[in-house]
Amino acid sequence: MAAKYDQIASKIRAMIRDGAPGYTPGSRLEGENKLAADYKVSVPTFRRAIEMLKNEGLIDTEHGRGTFVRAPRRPVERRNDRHQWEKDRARASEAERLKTGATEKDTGLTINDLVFHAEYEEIDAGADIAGVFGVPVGTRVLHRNYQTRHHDEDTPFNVSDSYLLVETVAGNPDLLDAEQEPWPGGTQNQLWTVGIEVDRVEETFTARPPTAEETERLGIRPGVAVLALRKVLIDTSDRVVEFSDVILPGDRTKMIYTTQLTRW
Amino acid sequence: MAAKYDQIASKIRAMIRDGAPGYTPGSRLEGENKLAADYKVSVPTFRRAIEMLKNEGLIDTEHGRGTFVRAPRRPVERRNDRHQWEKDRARASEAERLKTGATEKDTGLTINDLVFHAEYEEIDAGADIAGVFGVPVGTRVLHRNYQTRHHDEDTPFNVSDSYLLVETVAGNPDLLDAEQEPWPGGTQNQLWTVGIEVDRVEETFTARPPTAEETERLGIRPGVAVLALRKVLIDTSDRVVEFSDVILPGDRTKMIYTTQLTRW
DNA sequence: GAGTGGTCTAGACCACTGT
DNA sequence: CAGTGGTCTAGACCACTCC
Repeated sequence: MAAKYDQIASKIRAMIRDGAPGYTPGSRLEGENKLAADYKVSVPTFRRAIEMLKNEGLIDTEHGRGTFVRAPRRPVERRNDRHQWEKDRARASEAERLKTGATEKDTGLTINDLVFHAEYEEIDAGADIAGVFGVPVGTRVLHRNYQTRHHDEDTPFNVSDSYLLVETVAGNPDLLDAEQEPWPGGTQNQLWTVGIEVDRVEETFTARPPTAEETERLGIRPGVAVLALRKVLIDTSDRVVEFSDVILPGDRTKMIYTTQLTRW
Repeated sequence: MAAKYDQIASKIRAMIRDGAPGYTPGSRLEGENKLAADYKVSVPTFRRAIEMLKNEGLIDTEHGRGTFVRAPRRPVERRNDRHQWEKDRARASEAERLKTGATEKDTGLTINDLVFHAEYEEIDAGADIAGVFGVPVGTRVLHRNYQTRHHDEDTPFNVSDSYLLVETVAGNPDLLDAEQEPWPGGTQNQLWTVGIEVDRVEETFTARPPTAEETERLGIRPGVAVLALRKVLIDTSDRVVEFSDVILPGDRTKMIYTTQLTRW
């Protein structure tokens, strides 16, 4: 015999899935007092069912306003063939590079749908950062923070922190200036302006519960997982030239990775 | 002012992180009545703090026994260079293939540490399966279910469902027989025995909360995310020859994907 | 002010585990 | 059996939103 809260959660889940009247995306549920009475359970028990559905990302509660069926969020695909695509464009003319950016390609949206934000800062490398680059702790590093969101949504679907050795990019002062963002052609073009060719991209990631800070920044519920990804760019002489940490909302990100094998 | 349950959760979280006495992996916490009194809160409030920590995978409760600090689980790496490695071995001698299997390579464990289970079944393709292969619904398909676990853990760290067209493998009757498992050399060797060369591997995945069935099979808490991965093998004439769905426990899986770029 | 969800309490009863 | 966690209740009080 399943618990009452579990049964209620299942019923509501089914109604949302089937798009029952009053359970379509964006619609507001009746108050918890009313619904708890309808289901003949106490309010705390009913709330427990609601709690489950919140953690599944199906509904959202707003204090003082109500409980709402969540609109399925626009999924974002992330494909690893983007890296080759970006490399192919890195040496193209600026006009060519301006035509479409990597984000537009990923999401299928135009530049007008997107709101872009970048912050630059020079810091001393801590143990983690220094370890990735293989340099001494304290080496000067350029830290860049990026946020991208849709024009009509209030939370970013992409938050990333990128790190470069200041020494690497010193040859081109523009690379130290956040005002140049969004930079057409992306990081691989930036690296090309200082004579660096990227040989391969190494991405490592895990799924984990979001930290409190991440729930805020990405507008997700605690309990919905995030994909924490670290992307490392390695140049043709096997040096780490850039890496970035990206937090992706797990429930709206679809990763697509193709591994090409050599022929027999 | 943070909520009481949140403060308590933070305190316990910190004690586990610092390995405070009584908060080391595997140790049992005092009863909830005792601890609720210690923290000067009601039992339900204290339970709410426990609930948070369960969802973070830090502790586990067992009805009638107690609340336990969870041992960090053995992480499992999954690298995409495994595919090339497997391809290189696909045409090797059986003796060579027997030396190590793919799972042993991934986990760094020997065959003696692993318990392996396979079930075969011939089915008619439904819409999902037929869609991936690009064949009519109802085409005969070989469905293979695999489970792998460590000898000293009671839940598998890998559950996968693999699908092959019966027509594809009919040339080698051994491929229809579950008794031949574990098959040294894996799927790519099996395909080689019927004249198929794999050209590339396409993997798509998302992070999502586990279904009820998955929590049971993988021994994870509801609330801890899983990585749901679909791996598609495509042969040198661009046909889908096999695909498999794998559910990986998000909190113990580390994905490592390298994308090699062509040189300028 | 009326209505909403968020926090917290005190206690009942049940189901499971160990001895 | 005693002790544990799991479910459920009835109700108080608060914080927030909207009118």
